[in-house]
Amino acid sequence: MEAEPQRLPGTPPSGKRAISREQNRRQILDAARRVFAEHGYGATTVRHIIRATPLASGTFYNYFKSKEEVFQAIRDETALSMRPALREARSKAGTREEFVAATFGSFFANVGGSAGEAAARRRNDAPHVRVDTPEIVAGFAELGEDVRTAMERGLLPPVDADFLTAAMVGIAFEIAEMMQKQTPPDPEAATRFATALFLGGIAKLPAG
Amino acid sequence: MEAEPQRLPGTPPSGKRAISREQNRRQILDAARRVFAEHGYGATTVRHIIRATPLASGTFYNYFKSKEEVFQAIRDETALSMRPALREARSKAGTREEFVAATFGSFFANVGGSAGEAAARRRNDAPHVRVDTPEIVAGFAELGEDVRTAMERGLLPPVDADFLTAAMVGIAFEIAEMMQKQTPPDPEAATRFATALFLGGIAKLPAG
DNA sequence: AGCAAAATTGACGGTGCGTCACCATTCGCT
DNA sequence: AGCGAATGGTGACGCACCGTCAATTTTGCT
Repeated sequence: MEAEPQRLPGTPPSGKRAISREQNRRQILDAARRVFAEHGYGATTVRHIIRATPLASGTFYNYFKSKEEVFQAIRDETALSMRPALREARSKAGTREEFVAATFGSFFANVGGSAGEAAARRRNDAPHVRVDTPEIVAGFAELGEDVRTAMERGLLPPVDADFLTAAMVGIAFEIAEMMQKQTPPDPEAATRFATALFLGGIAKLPAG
Repeated sequence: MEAEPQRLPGTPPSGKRAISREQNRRQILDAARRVFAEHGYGATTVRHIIRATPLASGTFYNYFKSKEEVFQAIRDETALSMRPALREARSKAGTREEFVAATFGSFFANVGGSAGEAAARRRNDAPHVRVDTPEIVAGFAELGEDVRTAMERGLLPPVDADFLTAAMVGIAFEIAEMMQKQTPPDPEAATRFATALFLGGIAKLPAG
């Protein structure tokens, strides 16, 4: 004689089911983070990830299609947490220098912050591959968009936005890698260098 | 009196033996080039390479330790053939602009020239992995060295050579990638952009 | 309680890896 | 030439991982 809640067949699940699903997903994601950090992207296998979890191998594929997809998920997650701060810093920028420095600065700071990445990078297998690890790549998803906005605001000159974004990304990546080879990594110096180079260069660009 | 140890260990092989060895090595190298170009680095397996060859699987390992090692060999080979032209262009450079333009120009021209690379790039598997394919990366092997020399010659200002090289490589890579997304790719425009950016930036760098 | 949908499990066939015992060819020497 | 030794090719072997799937357990709902 209890009044049970009624549910139609297509209704989204509630309670235990959803919680369990979320927990499993989290477990896989966290394990993947650890394993990627430990062995690098190339060396880790789907098996490694699930072994770092109480789940069975088949379960992995209920949540992700491949190790690439977990990686993407981790990246997206990190990007999501990083995005607001980065965007805010850039949108608050009143000068061109602030815009550029905010971008490079937060990037190098984040790279330097994640200690495991350097080790993972070093242990990487491929010849000279550059993997955009989640922590590193996160903030770039919307850089191009912000660059265009900055151009409209007059913060940046009207040059080829694609090339400009590409150059910014390239400088950031390669200098970050170089920075990590140094002991100790000096994000401030890297930021100063990249910012000065980029600011000086922008001024000389042909209008695009 | 019979059954003496016959040959000294250090004697170099001559004739047929050496020829066969060289032929096999070439066959593997050429097959690897084709397969890498066809399927991209990530997707090709050692088996793919040897199947594109009349040799047996075990034979591969008499010549190379892994697919990475073949890749390195291809890269070295390509670098060797590319080096003279690039070095000459850079050593001939009388002005800073010539030095920078020569580097970017030959890079973008080479990238644009190898049509198969773009396809391979697109077919790449990893999340956002950038593989420095042999044809592309070749010219960069000694860029750092040339940068240092240019600084000594006074062509470039005395800033942090590692960072400067890294920035140059980063700009070149990322802009090349962007360039290849455009139709048709315009190496001259890319060169103009990269050169202007870099030249303008150098002037503003803090002495390192 | 009882049934259906959802989710988990681990075994399975398929494939690539790197090794190794076997065998053929070539080498150095008489 | 002829012979024993060394070099080098061969492909089957054992191992690991992949992605799937039928069987089983768990959950949601009446």
